[in-house]
Amino acid sequence: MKLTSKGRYAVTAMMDLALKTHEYASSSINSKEKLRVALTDIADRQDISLSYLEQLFAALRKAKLVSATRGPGGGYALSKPSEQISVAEILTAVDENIDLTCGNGSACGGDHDPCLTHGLWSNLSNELYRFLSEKTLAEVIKKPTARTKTNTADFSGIPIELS
Amino acid sequence: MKLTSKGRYAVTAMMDLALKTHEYASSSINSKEKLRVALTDIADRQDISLSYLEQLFAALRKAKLVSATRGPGGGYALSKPSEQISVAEILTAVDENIDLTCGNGSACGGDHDPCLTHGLWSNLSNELYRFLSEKTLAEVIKKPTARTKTNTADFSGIPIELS
DNA sequence: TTATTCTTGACTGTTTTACTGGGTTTCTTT
DNA sequence: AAAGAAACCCAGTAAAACAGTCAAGAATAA
Repeated sequence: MKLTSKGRYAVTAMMDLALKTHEYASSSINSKEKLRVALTDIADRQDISLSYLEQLFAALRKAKLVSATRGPGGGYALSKPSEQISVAEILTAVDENIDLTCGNGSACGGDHDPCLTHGLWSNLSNELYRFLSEKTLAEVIKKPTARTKTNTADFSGIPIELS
Repeated sequence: MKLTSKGRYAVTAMMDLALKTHEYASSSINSKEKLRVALTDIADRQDISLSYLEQLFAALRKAKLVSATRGPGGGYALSKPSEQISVAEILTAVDENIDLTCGNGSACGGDHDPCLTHGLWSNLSNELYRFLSEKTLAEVIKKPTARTKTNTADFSGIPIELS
């Protein structure tokens, strides 16, 4: 699992999608079937390259996090309610590079020193993964939208970005 | 803040350093001043390229997480007790790319849509940072060294690595 | 002095990012 | 049936980051 701006793009786009979906659902427009959001809209709103978004959504679709319908009026929709989509899922969907912590061949396997620290590290890794697994999309977008300034003020000058 | 194997190397090396320091301190050897650990030892034990480690430790030194003494018998030591060193500190020390979440110029600044999701995302980012800030080196190495197999079993086949 | 160790900097090959462009397919609307 | 809107798919690409190497130098303990 990696944490770069690629993952941030993916999460941002999914947040946008979830927000728009919710907006559509709660509005009084013909509630039959207009729950699709076009990538071009997301690209415009979030200022992300369309073709890049397409690549990310190809991965998200492969991970069955979103479903798509083509043609005019088509677009993407969450394939599960936002309460059931975790940030960890999104992150692992877009970066394919997921091998084991250990080089899975050479030095690891016994009970000697390298394996020790290795096991401990993987504990931390587990905890982090669990933390992100418990953060759902619904949870993230439901926040009372605290202003950015108050957020950054919480940390002593340390930027808080994932990139 | 990024999470790649670069950061993992750094954390692993710091864990090794903390462990060795603790080992020295609790052993009955001449407790005057042999709390220094040479990079070559860490490189050997953790199987990391020495020159690469040097680069990482240059950054760690700049962040005042470790102190160095040269010459024979020299090496590195934690500049603070391991209880006061967080994983987040180590991670931010080795990857210099720490800018603000927002492009800090163009689209963000008002109260319109892009800023909305942006602010929400930075909330998540904050929480993650706080999580890693509360994880100290001492805490991480003190774990009862659960075996790796039992760890990976907790997750349904999903690898748990950061990279 | 001499060996040991950190320190610094430049340099390299590979991979990943982030992005562009072109085309094809599927679907709705007219 | 035609037009167009959207997802799809592929190929390529510049820049960055990653992971590592090499080499020369500076400080210090033995």
